[in-house]
Amino acid sequence: MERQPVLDDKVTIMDIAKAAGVSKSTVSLVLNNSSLVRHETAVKVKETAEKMGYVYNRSAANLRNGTSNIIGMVVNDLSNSFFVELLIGAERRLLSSNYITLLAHTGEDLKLQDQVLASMREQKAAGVILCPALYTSPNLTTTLKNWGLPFVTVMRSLNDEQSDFVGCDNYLGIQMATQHLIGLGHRDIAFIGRDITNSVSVVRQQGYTDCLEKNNIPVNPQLMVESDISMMGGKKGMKKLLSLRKCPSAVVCYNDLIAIGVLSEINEQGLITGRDIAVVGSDGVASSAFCSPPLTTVVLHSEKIGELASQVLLKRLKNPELPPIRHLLKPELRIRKSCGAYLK
Amino acid sequence: MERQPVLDDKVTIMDIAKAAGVSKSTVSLVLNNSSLVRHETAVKVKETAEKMGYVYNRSAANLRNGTSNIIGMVVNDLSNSFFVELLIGAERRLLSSNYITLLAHTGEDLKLQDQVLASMREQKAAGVILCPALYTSPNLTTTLKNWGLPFVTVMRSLNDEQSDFVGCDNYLGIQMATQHLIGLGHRDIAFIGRDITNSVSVVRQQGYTDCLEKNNIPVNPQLMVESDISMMGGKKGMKKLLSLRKCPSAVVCYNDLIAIGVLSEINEQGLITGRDIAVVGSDGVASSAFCSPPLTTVVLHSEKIGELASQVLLKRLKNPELPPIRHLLKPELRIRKSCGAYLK
DNA sequence: CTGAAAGCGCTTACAG
DNA sequence: CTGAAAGCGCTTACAG
Repeated sequence: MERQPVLDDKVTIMDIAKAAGVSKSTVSLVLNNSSLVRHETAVKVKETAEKMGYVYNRSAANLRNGTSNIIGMVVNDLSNSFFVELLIGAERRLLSSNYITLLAHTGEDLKLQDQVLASMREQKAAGVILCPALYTSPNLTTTLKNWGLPFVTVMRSLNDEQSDFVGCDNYLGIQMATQHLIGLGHRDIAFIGRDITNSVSVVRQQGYTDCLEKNNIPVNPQLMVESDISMMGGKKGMKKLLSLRKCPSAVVCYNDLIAIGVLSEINEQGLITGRDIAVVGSDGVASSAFCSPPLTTVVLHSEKIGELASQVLLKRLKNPELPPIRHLLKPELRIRKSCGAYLK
Repeated sequence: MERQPVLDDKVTIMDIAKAAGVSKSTVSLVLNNSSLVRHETAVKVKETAEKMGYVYNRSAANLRNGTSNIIGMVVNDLSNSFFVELLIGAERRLLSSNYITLLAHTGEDLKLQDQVLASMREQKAAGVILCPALYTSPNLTTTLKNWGLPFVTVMRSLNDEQSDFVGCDNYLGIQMATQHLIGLGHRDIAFIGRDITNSVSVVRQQGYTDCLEKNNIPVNPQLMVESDISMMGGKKGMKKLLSLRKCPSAVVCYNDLIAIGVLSEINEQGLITGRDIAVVGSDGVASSAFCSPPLTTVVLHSEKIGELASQVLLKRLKNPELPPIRHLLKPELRIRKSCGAYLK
């Protein structure tokens, strides 16, 4: 087989224009599928470009256009598969509209978040999908607006009703989880994942306490366990609960990551989840169906949220004058074995 | 609080030059931290730029330079957290060298892979980290070389010893897993995740069969179960094994994803993993430590592989003339409860 | 150490 | 429907 020579990437629209016998304006119009050019001309130009091994130079187009086909995606926690699923949904949707995804993982690091946003601005990203890090200042929305960088925040709102936002009804979700446990006869129900600095945690915890109160169940502060938002956090939280004089009979977890840690600790102690202790998670990550036992959880539709976030941003790019677009998706309780419902 | 006006992003090096009383060449040199400029001049220029709200325009620099600070990252399967961890490691390393990560998830789709690689080429990516999709043609390396696009393949080699590659010793890893089970007294050992079209699966399966033979244990084709590389695949594979007249006493899984499905099925059937059936996974994803019971697995050091891949690519960018850089990381067996070792 | 000049490869009014 | 021209904001030899 003959070895193809290394191409120099040096074919430009000028070369195509010359070869096809048209002007470079025409070539440019063809490449952008303009309707101004006669069909036959367009075909000829495209064939010539193909034949000459032409590669569109986006750097040049970006400079000229003052923008790009790049969308920045800033994610706070990729070790949580909820956000990975969200990312997958968002990226797929962007690609199908010919945008590509510049990814940055902040790991909840605010300085890193500032840095990557600044970098995306330099890069002339057309817009940004932002899953904000913990402690992100509400001023960030002002900054991004001053930059003229369109954005949509996801999951965590930055207290700015004037910005585009896609999230889910965290309050309702945890209420559904708690109510379900109460319906199964539980009264000593714990909550693991308390974190007063995390707005989502605050809301979810509120859903939990309000639900208890609505059912005339006293709220026991000992049963609201602070923890890291991680599997290890859940494990430690459960360990703490198991060491109480009176261990609760059921646990509502801030999210599935924590729930997985909780299941692990229950198993390690030789107890049976669902029989000895009921556990409910939140988020509905793919692996929740494959826990041992399968995890009852509040499904938030991660991929759909990602897709929707992309869609909102694309809509915003098309029409900057649109009023704020805000979506709050309804969660869904998926009942599996970890809550013990199937033992009744 | 006064509302800052929307900046026009219109400050250029010309404006800074004028304001600072130097030429724009000097400004450019300062922005690129050239040592050609006197320190005081550099300071003055930087202060002026800061004061004027200057934003470096990478599109312009990219066009002029013919390259960019963008690295493409093409990943075959983000639903496998092994690759997510790898991505996290790679992205972090790139960012620390002032490169940013263009992400594309192929989901093992070859056409999508071609498309995103072409897009990264248009984008003038400086290089690409490629976790190839299944069935990727070995010719892809030739294509990328002809494009002049530096790349490193990760995990799956494309049979091209002349390309940079970072992976791990799959053969050794599965051998360690199998040998461990044999050491625990097992002789009926199954392998789930057989896939003759997946080069990694072929190698891992070879490690398994060779290890059996070395120990004079006959290889039983019935115990080599084909399956999707997913939790569901593992679950179905285990279901099949449990329905055999003589169920094996131990299972080596192609990876942790499959192992998690296997644990789930064992649990669902009312059996106890580690006591009734020993299970070993491969990859060492973070969640393997939080399975019920914790999963014995071959740790491949996902984040380290990602970091190393970035490092190799950066080295290649600095010195294109270097001979091929190839790393094969040594795996490590992490013994937990799922193999039953702690019951003895 | 600094300045004037050319050019990277596009797109877009504008004139025809 | 097509062509000539200007310009996006940088970087880099080159001359001084």
